[in-house]
Amino acid sequence: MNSSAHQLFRQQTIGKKKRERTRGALLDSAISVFANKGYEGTRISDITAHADVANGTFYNYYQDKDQLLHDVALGLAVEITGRINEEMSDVTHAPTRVALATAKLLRISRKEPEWLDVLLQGAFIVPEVQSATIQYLRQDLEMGVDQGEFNVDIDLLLVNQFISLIRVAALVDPTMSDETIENTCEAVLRLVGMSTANAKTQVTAACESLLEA
Amino acid sequence: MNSSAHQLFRQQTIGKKKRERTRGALLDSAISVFANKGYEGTRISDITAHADVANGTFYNYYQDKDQLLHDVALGLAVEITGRINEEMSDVTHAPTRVALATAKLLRISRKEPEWLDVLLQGAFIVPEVQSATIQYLRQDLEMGVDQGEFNVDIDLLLVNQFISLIRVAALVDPTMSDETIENTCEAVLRLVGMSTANAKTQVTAACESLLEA
DNA sequence: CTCATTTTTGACATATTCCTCATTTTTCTT
DNA sequence: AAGAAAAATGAGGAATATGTCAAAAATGAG
Repeated sequence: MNSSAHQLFRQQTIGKKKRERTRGALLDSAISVFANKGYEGTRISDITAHADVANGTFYNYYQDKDQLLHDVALGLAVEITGRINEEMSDVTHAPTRVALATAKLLRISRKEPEWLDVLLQGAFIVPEVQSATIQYLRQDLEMGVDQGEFNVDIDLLLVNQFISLIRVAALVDPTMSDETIENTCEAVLRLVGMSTANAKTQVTAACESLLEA
Repeated sequence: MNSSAHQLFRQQTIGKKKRERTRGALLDSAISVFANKGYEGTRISDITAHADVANGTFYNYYQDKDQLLHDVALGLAVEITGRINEEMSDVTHAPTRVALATAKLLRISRKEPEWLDVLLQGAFIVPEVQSATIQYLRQDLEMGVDQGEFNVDIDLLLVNQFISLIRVAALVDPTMSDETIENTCEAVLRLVGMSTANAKTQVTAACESLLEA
Protein backbone atom coordinates (compact mmCIF):
# COMPACT_ATOMS: atom_id res chain seq x y z
CA MET A 1 0.00 0.00 0.00
CA ASN A 2 1.45 3.38 1.04
CA SER A 3 -0.44 5.68 -1.28
CA SER A 4 -0.63 8.87 0.79
CA ALA A 5 -0.86 12.10 -1.08
CA HIS A 6 0.71 14.07 1.73
CA GLN A 7 4.11 13.38 3.21
CA LEU A 8 4.30 15.69 6.19
CA PHE A 9 6.29 13.55 8.56
CA ARG A 10 8.32 11.71 5.96
CA GLN A 11 9.38 15.09 4.62
CA GLN A 12 10.53 16.08 8.07
CA THR A 13 12.65 12.95 8.47
CA ILE A 14 14.42 12.77 5.12
CA GLY A 15 18.14 12.36 5.68
CA LYS A 16 17.70 11.20 9.26
CA LYS A 17 18.38 7.70 10.46
CA LYS A 18 16.17 4.79 9.48
CA ARG A 19 14.48 4.86 12.85
CA GLU A 20 13.11 8.34 12.31
CA ARG A 21 12.16 7.63 8.73
CA THR A 22 10.06 4.63 9.69
CA ARG A 23 8.47 6.64 12.46
CA GLY A 24 7.62 9.26 9.87
CA ALA A 25 6.01 6.65 7.64
CA LEU A 26 3.91 5.39 10.53
CA LEU A 27 2.82 8.92 11.40
CA ASP A 28 1.88 9.75 7.82
CA SER A 29 -0.04 6.50 7.51
CA ALA A 30 -1.80 7.18 10.78
CA ILE A 31 -3.11 10.46 9.37
CA SER A 32 -4.67 8.71 6.39
CA VAL A 33 -6.12 5.81 8.31
CA PHE A 34 -7.44 7.83 11.26
CA ALA A 35 -9.06 10.22 8.81
CA ASN A 36 -10.74 7.49 6.80
CA LYS A 37 -11.73 4.99 9.45
CA GLY A 38 -11.88 7.20 12.52
CA TYR A 39 -9.71 6.72 15.57
CA GLU A 40 -11.91 4.08 17.19
CA GLY A 41 -12.37 2.25 13.94
CA THR A 42 -8.73 1.88 12.99
CA ARG A 43 -6.75 -1.26 13.76
CA ILE A 44 -3.02 -1.30 14.30
CA SER A 45 -2.79 -3.56 11.28
CA ASP A 46 -4.50 -0.92 9.12
CA ILE A 47 -1.68 1.46 9.87
CA THR A 48 1.17 -0.98 9.38
CA ALA A 49 -0.36 -2.21 6.12
CA HIS A 50 -0.68 1.36 4.88
CA ALA A 51 2.90 2.09 5.86
CA ASP A 52 4.19 -1.06 4.16
CA VAL A 53 5.79 -2.45 7.28
CA ALA A 54 5.21 -5.62 9.23
CA ASN A 55 2.75 -5.80 12.04
CA GLY A 56 5.35 -6.08 14.75
CA THR A 57 7.14 -2.96 13.57
CA PHE A 58 4.46 -0.80 15.11
CA TYR A 59 5.46 -1.98 18.56
CA ASN A 60 9.04 -0.90 18.04
CA TYR A 61 7.71 2.66 18.06
CA TYR A 62 4.50 2.90 20.06
CA GLN A 63 2.86 0.96 22.83
CA ASP A 64 -0.67 1.64 21.61
CA LYS A 65 -2.92 3.70 19.38
CA ASP A 66 -3.24 6.45 21.99
CA GLN A 67 0.43 7.31 21.89
CA LEU A 68 0.35 7.40 18.12
CA LEU A 69 -2.65 9.71 18.04
CA HIS A 70 -0.93 11.95 20.54
CA ASP A 71 2.17 12.30 18.37
CA VAL A 72 0.26 12.67 15.12
CA ALA A 73 -2.19 15.26 16.36
CA LEU A 74 0.44 17.27 18.21
CA GLY A 75 2.65 17.24 15.14
CA LEU A 76 -0.24 18.46 13.04
CA ALA A 77 -1.06 21.16 15.57
CA VAL A 78 2.51 22.46 15.44
CA GLU A 79 2.62 22.37 11.64
CA ILE A 80 -0.75 24.00 11.13
CA THR A 81 -0.54 26.73 13.77
CA GLY A 82 2.98 27.42 12.55
CA ARG A 83 1.87 27.94 8.97
CA ILE A 84 -1.02 30.14 10.01
CA ASN A 85 0.89 32.37 12.39
CA GLU A 86 3.83 32.73 10.04
CA GLU A 87 2.01 35.13 7.74
CA MET A 88 -0.03 36.92 10.38
CA SER A 89 2.65 38.30 12.67
CA ASP A 90 2.08 41.85 11.42
CA VAL A 91 -1.73 41.82 11.63
CA THR A 92 -2.93 43.57 14.78
CA HIS A 93 -6.64 44.05 14.05
CA ALA A 94 -8.39 41.21 15.88
CA PRO A 95 -11.32 40.67 13.49
CA THR A 96 -8.87 40.51 10.60
CA ARG A 97 -6.68 38.06 12.49
CA VAL A 98 -9.63 35.80 13.32
CA ALA A 99 -11.04 35.89 9.80
CA LEU A 100 -7.62 35.30 8.29
CA ALA A 101 -6.72 32.47 10.60
CA THR A 102 -10.04 30.76 9.95
CA ALA A 103 -9.72 31.16 6.20
CA LYS A 104 -6.13 29.94 6.21
CA LEU A 105 -7.03 26.93 8.29
CA LEU A 106 -9.85 25.99 5.97
CA ARG A 107 -7.60 26.53 2.97
CA ILE A 108 -5.18 24.03 4.44
CA SER A 109 -8.08 21.67 4.96
CA ARG A 110 -9.04 22.00 1.31
CA LYS A 111 -5.59 20.87 0.28
CA GLU A 112 -5.10 18.31 3.02
CA PRO A 113 -8.53 17.36 4.36
CA GLU A 114 -7.05 14.57 6.45
CA TRP A 115 -4.93 16.98 8.48
CA LEU A 116 -7.79 18.97 9.94
CA ASP A 117 -9.85 15.84 10.45
CA VAL A 118 -7.16 14.15 12.50
CA LEU A 119 -6.19 17.32 14.34
CA LEU A 120 -9.77 17.75 15.51
CA GLN A 121 -10.10 14.10 16.46
CA GLY A 122 -6.96 14.56 18.53
CA ALA A 123 -8.23 17.77 20.08
CA PHE A 124 -11.30 15.96 21.38
CA ILE A 125 -9.38 12.97 22.73
CA VAL A 126 -5.95 14.19 23.83
CA PRO A 127 -6.04 17.05 26.36
CA GLU A 128 -2.56 18.23 25.41
CA VAL A 129 -3.65 18.67 21.80
CA GLN A 130 -6.74 20.55 22.91
CA SER A 131 -4.62 23.04 24.88
CA ALA A 132 -2.27 23.53 21.98
CA THR A 133 -5.18 24.15 19.64
CA ILE A 134 -7.02 26.55 21.89
CA GLN A 135 -4.03 28.62 22.92
CA TYR A 136 -3.62 30.96 19.96
CA LEU A 137 -7.31 31.21 19.28
CA ARG A 138 -8.05 32.44 22.76
CA GLN A 139 -5.44 35.19 22.49
CA ASP A 140 -6.99 36.58 19.33
CA LEU A 141 -10.47 36.44 20.77
CA GLU A 142 -9.44 38.34 23.87
CA MET A 143 -7.62 40.86 21.72
CA GLY A 144 -10.89 41.43 19.87
CA VAL A 145 -12.74 42.12 23.10
CA ASP A 146 -10.03 44.55 24.23
CA GLN A 147 -10.29 46.34 20.89
CA GLY A 148 -14.04 46.69 21.38
CA GLU A 149 -14.75 44.69 18.22
CA PHE A 150 -16.02 41.48 19.78
CA ASN A 151 -18.95 41.79 22.07
CA VAL A 152 -19.03 38.58 24.11
CA ASP A 153 -17.45 36.92 27.11
CA ILE A 154 -14.52 34.72 26.14
CA ASP A 155 -14.78 31.45 28.02
CA LEU A 156 -14.19 27.77 27.37
CA LEU A 157 -17.66 27.37 25.91
CA LEU A 158 -17.11 30.10 23.34
CA VAL A 159 -13.72 28.78 22.28
CA ASN A 160 -15.19 25.34 21.76
CA GLN A 161 -18.12 26.79 19.86
CA PHE A 162 -15.60 28.41 17.59
CA ILE A 163 -13.76 25.16 17.00
CA SER A 164 -17.00 23.34 16.35
CA LEU A 165 -17.83 25.75 13.52
CA ILE A 166 -14.53 24.83 11.89
CA ARG A 167 -15.36 21.17 12.35
CA VAL A 168 -18.77 21.54 10.77
CA ALA A 169 -17.34 23.18 7.68
CA ALA A 170 -15.15 20.14 7.07
CA LEU A 171 -18.06 17.84 7.71
CA VAL A 172 -20.65 19.51 5.52
CA ASP A 173 -18.35 20.33 2.63
CA PRO A 174 -15.21 18.20 2.54
CA THR A 175 -14.17 19.87 -0.73
CA MET A 176 -14.09 23.13 1.21
CA SER A 177 -15.36 25.48 -1.46
CA ASP A 178 -14.64 29.21 -1.29
CA GLU A 179 -18.27 29.69 -0.40
CA THR A 180 -18.02 27.37 2.59
CA ILE A 181 -14.86 29.11 3.74
CA GLU A 182 -16.41 32.56 3.54
CA ASN A 183 -19.64 31.47 5.18
CA THR A 184 -17.73 29.88 8.01
CA CYS A 185 -15.57 32.95 8.54
CA GLU A 186 -18.68 35.11 8.69
CA ALA A 187 -20.31 32.71 11.11
CA VAL A 188 -17.42 32.81 13.56
CA LEU A 189 -17.44 36.60 13.51
CA ARG A 190 -21.19 36.63 14.18
CA LEU A 191 -20.60 34.16 16.97
CA VAL A 192 -18.25 36.60 18.68
CA GLY A 193 -20.82 39.35 18.43
CA MET A 194 -20.21 41.19 15.19
CA SER A 195 -23.15 42.20 13.02
CA THR A 196 -23.86 40.30 9.81
CA ALA A 197 -22.89 43.30 7.70
CA ASN A 198 -19.73 43.98 9.62
CA ALA A 199 -18.72 40.34 9.47
CA LYS A 200 -19.22 40.27 5.70
CA THR A 201 -17.00 43.31 5.25
CA GLN A 202 -14.20 41.87 7.34
CA VAL A 203 -14.31 38.55 5.60
CA THR A 204 -14.29 40.04 2.14
CA ALA A 205 -11.26 42.12 3.01
CA ALA A 206 -9.46 39.20 4.62
CA CYS A 207 -10.15 36.86 1.72
CA GLU A 208 -8.88 39.39 -0.80
CA SER A 209 -5.62 39.74 1.05
CA LEU A 210 -5.46 35.96 1.00
CA LEU A 211 -5.70 35.79 -2.76
CA GLU A 212 -2.62 37.95 -3.17
CA ALA A 213 -0.51 35.61 -1.09
CA MET B 1 -26.94 -5.16 35.61
CA ASN B 2 -29.78 -3.00 34.27
CA SER B 3 -29.26 0.16 36.29
CA SER B 4 -30.62 2.77 33.89
CA ALA B 5 -32.05 5.88 35.42
CA HIS B 6 -34.32 6.52 32.47
CA GLN B 7 -36.90 4.11 31.15
CA LEU B 8 -38.08 5.70 27.95
CA PHE B 9 -38.73 2.63 25.86
CA ARG B 10 -39.68 0.32 28.70
CA GLN B 11 -42.27 2.87 29.72
CA GLN B 12 -43.67 2.82 26.21
CA THR B 13 -43.98 -0.97 26.19
CA ILE B 14 -45.53 -1.64 29.58
CA GLY B 15 -48.60 -3.85 29.18
CA LYS B 16 -47.54 -5.05 25.74
CA LYS B 17 -46.40 -8.56 24.97
CA LYS B 18 -43.09 -9.91 26.17
CA ARG B 19 -41.52 -9.37 22.75
CA GLU B 20 -42.04 -5.64 22.87
CA ARG B 21 -40.97 -5.39 26.48
CA THR B 22 -37.64 -7.06 25.79
CA ARG B 23 -37.15 -4.83 22.79
CA GLY B 24 -37.77 -1.87 25.07
CA ALA B 25 -35.16 -3.11 27.51
CA LEU B 26 -32.61 -3.47 24.72
CA LEU B 27 -33.35 0.03 23.45
CA ASP B 28 -33.05 1.58 26.89
CA SER B 29 -29.80 -0.25 27.49
CA ALA B 30 -28.50 0.84 24.13
CA ILE B 31 -28.98 4.47 25.15
CA SER B 32 -26.86 4.03 28.25
CA VAL B 33 -24.13 2.02 26.61
CA PHE B 34 -23.88 4.11 23.44
CA ALA B 35 -23.69 7.23 25.56
CA ASN B 36 -20.95 5.90 27.81
CA LYS B 37 -18.79 3.95 25.39
CA GLY B 38 -19.66 5.61 22.11
CA TYR B 39 -21.23 3.80 19.18
CA GLU B 40 -17.98 2.41 17.80
CA GLY B 41 -16.77 1.41 21.23
CA THR B 42 -19.79 -0.60 22.33
CA ARG B 43 -19.95 -4.37 21.94
CA ILE B 44 -23.17 -6.29 21.49
CA SER B 45 -22.35 -8.04 24.75
CA ASP B 46 -22.23 -4.68 26.58
CA ILE B 47 -25.81 -4.08 25.65
CA THR B 48 -27.14 -7.54 26.49
CA ALA B 49 -25.29 -7.49 29.81
CA HIS B 50 -26.78 -4.10 30.64
CA ALA B 51 -30.25 -5.33 29.68
CA ASP B 52 -29.90 -8.49 31.76
CA VAL B 53 -30.53 -10.82 28.86
CA ALA B 54 -28.42 -13.52 27.27
CA ASN B 55 -26.11 -12.81 24.42
CA GLY B 56 -28.19 -14.61 21.85
CA THR B 57 -31.28 -12.59 22.72
CA PHE B 58 -29.92 -9.59 20.86
CA TYR B 59 -30.11 -11.50 17.59
CA ASN B 60 -33.79 -12.22 18.07
CA TYR B 61 -34.37 -8.50 17.63
CA TYR B 62 -31.62 -6.94 15.54
CA GLN B 63 -29.15 -8.13 12.97
CA ASP B 64 -26.45 -5.68 14.00
CA LYS B 65 -25.57 -2.56 15.92
CA ASP B 66 -26.55 -0.29 13.03
CA GLN B 67 -30.18 -1.32 13.13
CA LEU B 68 -30.25 -0.81 16.86
CA LEU B 69 -28.77 2.67 16.63
CA HIS B 70 -31.28 3.52 13.94
CA ASP B 71 -34.22 2.55 16.15
CA VAL B 72 -32.83 4.13 19.29
CA ALA B 73 -31.91 7.44 17.72
CA LEU B 74 -35.12 7.72 15.75
CA GLY B 75 -37.14 6.94 18.86
CA LEU B 76 -35.27 9.63 20.75
CA ALA B 77 -35.80 12.11 17.92
CA VAL B 78 -39.54 11.51 18.02
CA GLU B 79 -39.71 11.76 21.79
CA ILE B 80 -37.58 14.88 22.07
CA THR B 81 -39.02 16.87 19.17
CA GLY B 82 -42.48 15.89 20.39
CA ARG B 83 -41.85 17.23 23.87
CA ILE B 84 -40.37 20.46 22.55
CA ASN B 85 -43.07 21.22 20.00
CA GLU B 86 -45.86 20.33 22.37
CA GLU B 87 -45.49 23.50 24.38
CA MET B 88 -44.55 25.79 21.53
CA SER B 89 -47.51 25.45 19.20
CA ASP B 90 -48.79 28.93 20.06
CA VAL B 91 -45.46 30.75 19.78
CA THR B 92 -45.16 32.53 16.44
CA HIS B 93 -42.20 34.84 17.04
CA ALA B 94 -39.23 33.07 15.46
CA PRO B 95 -36.48 34.28 17.80
CA THR B 96 -38.62 33.23 20.75
CA ARG B 97 -39.25 29.83 19.17
CA VAL B 98 -35.57 29.25 18.50
CA ALA B 99 -34.47 30.37 21.96
CA LEU B 100 -37.21 28.33 23.59
CA ALA B 101 -36.53 25.20 21.59
CA THR B 102 -32.83 25.42 22.33
CA ALA B 103 -33.40 25.99 26.02
CA LYS B 104 -35.93 23.17 26.23
CA LEU B 105 -33.62 20.78 24.43
CA LEU B 106 -30.74 21.60 26.75
CA ARG B 107 -33.07 21.25 29.75
CA ILE B 108 -33.92 17.76 28.59
CA SER B 109 -30.21 17.07 28.24
CA ARG B 110 -29.64 18.21 31.80
CA LYS B 111 -32.12 15.64 33.05
CA GLU B 112 -31.23 12.90 30.57
CA PRO B 113 -27.74 13.63 29.26
CA GLU B 114 -27.62 10.27 27.51
CA TRP B 115 -30.58 11.12 25.30
CA LEU B 116 -29.02 14.09 23.56
CA ASP B 117 -25.69 12.33 23.32
CA VAL B 118 -27.15 9.33 21.53
CA LEU B 119 -29.49 11.43 19.40
CA LEU B 120 -26.53 13.42 18.10
CA GLN B 121 -24.44 10.32 17.51
CA GLY B 122 -27.35 8.97 15.50
CA ALA B 123 -27.76 12.20 13.59
CA PHE B 124 -24.16 12.00 12.40
CA ILE B 125 -24.34 8.33 11.41
CA VAL B 126 -27.93 7.61 10.30
CA PRO B 127 -29.16 9.89 7.49
CA GLU B 128 -32.79 9.32 8.41
CA VAL B 129 -32.15 10.60 11.92
CA GLN B 130 -30.35 13.62 10.55
CA SER B 131 -33.35 14.56 8.39
CA ALA B 132 -35.72 14.12 11.31
CA THR B 133 -33.54 16.32 13.48
CA ILE B 134 -33.07 19.09 10.95
CA GLN B 135 -36.65 19.32 9.78
CA TYR B 136 -38.25 21.44 12.53
CA LEU B 137 -35.18 23.54 13.09
CA ARG B 138 -35.03 24.64 9.48
CA GLN B 139 -38.67 25.76 9.54
CA ASP B 140 -38.09 28.04 12.51
CA LEU B 141 -34.93 29.48 11.00
CA GLU B 142 -36.70 30.31 7.74
CA MET B 143 -39.58 31.81 9.70
CA GLY B 144 -37.06 34.09 11.40
CA VAL B 145 -35.71 35.27 8.08
CA ASP B 146 -39.23 35.94 6.78
CA GLN B 147 -39.98 37.95 9.91
CA GLY B 148 -36.85 40.04 9.30
CA GLU B 149 -35.35 38.98 12.60
CA PHE B 150 -32.61 36.67 11.35
CA ASN B 151 -30.14 38.16 8.96
CA VAL B 152 -28.46 35.20 7.26
CA ASP B 153 -28.95 32.69 4.46
CA ILE B 154 -30.44 29.44 5.71
CA ASP B 155 -28.55 26.56 4.17
CA LEU B 156 -27.30 23.16 5.19
CA LEU B 157 -24.13 24.65 6.60
CA LEU B 158 -26.01 27.00 8.89
CA VAL B 159 -28.33 24.30 10.16
CA ASN B 160 -25.38 22.10 10.98
CA GLN B 161 -23.59 24.97 12.66
CA PHE B 162 -26.65 25.36 14.82
CA ILE B 163 -26.66 21.71 15.78
CA SER B 164 -22.96 21.78 16.52
CA LEU B 165 -23.49 24.55 19.07
CA ILE B 166 -25.94 22.28 20.86
CA ARG B 167 -23.43 19.49 20.76
CA VAL B 168 -20.68 21.63 22.20
CA ALA B 169 -22.81 22.66 25.14
CA ALA B 170 -23.25 19.01 26.12
CA LEU B 171 -19.57 18.37 25.63
CA VAL B 172 -18.18 21.31 27.56
CA ASP B 173 -20.68 21.19 30.43
CA PRO B 174 -22.37 17.81 30.81
CA THR B 175 -24.18 19.07 33.93
CA MET B 176 -25.79 21.65 31.66
CA SER B 177 -25.90 24.58 34.07
CA ASP B 178 -28.35 27.45 33.56
CA GLU B 179 -25.40 29.55 32.52
CA THR B 180 -24.40 27.12 29.79
CA ILE B 181 -27.98 26.97 28.55
CA GLU B 182 -28.31 30.74 28.37
CA ASN B 183 -24.93 31.23 26.76
CA THR B 184 -25.74 28.62 24.16
CA CYS B 185 -29.12 30.19 23.38
CA GLU B 186 -27.47 33.55 22.93
CA ALA B 187 -24.79 32.03 20.73
CA VAL B 188 -27.30 30.48 18.35
CA LEU B 189 -29.14 33.77 18.02
CA ARG B 190 -25.88 35.57 17.27
CA LEU B 191 -25.12 32.86 14.74
CA VAL B 192 -28.30 33.66 12.86
CA GLY B 193 -27.43 37.33 12.78
CA MET B 194 -28.94 38.95 15.84
CA SER B 195 -26.93 41.47 17.83
CA THR B 196 -25.46 40.47 21.18
CA ALA B 197 -27.83 42.81 23.02
CA ASN B 198 -30.88 41.66 21.10
CA ALA B 199 -29.98 38.01 21.65
CA LYS B 200 -29.59 38.57 25.39
CA THR B 201 -33.03 40.17 25.61
CA GLN B 202 -34.71 37.34 23.73
CA VAL B 203 -33.04 34.68 25.78
CA THR B 204 -33.87 36.32 29.08
CA ALA B 205 -37.51 36.53 28.08
CA ALA B 206 -37.62 32.97 26.82
CA CYS B 207 -35.93 31.57 29.89
CA GLU B 208 -38.32 33.38 32.19
CA SER B 209 -41.31 31.89 30.42
CA LEU B 210 -39.58 28.56 30.81
CA LEU B 211 -39.36 28.88 34.58
CA GLU B 212 -43.14 29.26 34.86
CA ALA B 213 -43.78 25.99 33.04
C1' DC C 1 -54.64 -25.34 34.64
C1' DT C 2 -52.84 -27.01 30.21
C1' DC C 3 -49.98 -27.04 26.48
C1' DA C 4 -48.87 -25.16 21.94
C1' DT C 5 -46.33 -21.29 20.87
C1' DT C 6 -43.10 -17.85 21.72
C1' DT C 7 -38.98 -16.43 23.70
C1' DT C 8 -34.69 -17.06 26.05
C1' DT C 9 -30.59 -19.28 26.87
C1' DG C 10 -25.53 -19.97 26.77
C1' DA C 11 -22.12 -23.12 24.97
C1' DC C 12 -19.56 -23.24 20.90
C1' DA C 13 -17.54 -22.70 16.36
C1' DT C 14 -15.70 -18.89 13.74
C1' DA C 15 -13.39 -14.67 13.24
C1' DT C 16 -10.75 -10.79 14.54
C1' DT C 17 -7.23 -8.22 16.85
C1' DC C 18 -3.57 -7.74 19.94
C1' DC C 19 1.05 -8.21 21.23
C1' DT C 20 5.48 -10.93 21.80
C1' DC C 21 9.85 -12.50 20.53
C1' DA C 22 13.25 -15.55 18.31
C1' DT C 23 15.02 -15.01 13.95
C1' DT C 24 16.30 -12.66 9.73
C1' DT C 25 17.46 -8.61 7.31
C1' DT C 26 19.17 -4.00 6.85
C1' DT C 27 21.88 -0.18 8.14
C1' DC C 28 25.82 2.40 8.38
C1' DT C 29 30.25 3.15 10.67
C1' DT C 30 34.92 2.31 10.15
C1' DA D 1 33.55 -4.43 2.25
C1' DA D 2 33.18 -6.42 6.94
C1' DG D 3 30.60 -6.91 10.82
C1' DA D 4 28.52 -5.19 15.02
C1' DA D 5 24.45 -2.77 16.08
C1' DA D 6 19.87 -1.47 14.82
C1' DA D 7 15.64 -2.50 12.81
C1' DA D 8 12.14 -5.38 10.65
C1' DT D 9 9.78 -9.57 10.31
C1' DG D 10 5.74 -12.58 10.77
C1' DA D 11 4.27 -16.85 12.92
C1' DG D 12 1.60 -17.85 16.76
C1' DG D 13 -0.44 -17.73 21.57
C1' DA D 14 -3.78 -15.06 24.30
C1' DA D 15 -7.72 -12.41 24.47
C1' DT D 16 -11.99 -10.78 22.85
C1' DA D 17 -16.21 -10.54 19.76
C1' DT D 18 -19.49 -12.36 16.67
C1' DG D 19 -23.28 -15.03 15.29
C1' DT D 20 -25.76 -19.84 15.51
C1' DC D 21 -28.75 -23.16 17.22
C1' DA D 22 -30.59 -27.13 19.74
C1' DA D 23 -32.45 -27.37 24.05
C1' DA D 24 -34.77 -25.23 28.08
C1' DA D 25 -37.91 -21.96 30.00
C1' DA D 26 -41.57 -18.68 30.01
C1' DT D 27 -45.80 -16.98 28.16
C1' DG D 28 -50.53 -16.41 27.67
C1' DA D 29 -54.89 -18.00 25.10
C1' DG D 30 -58.54 -21.05 25.82
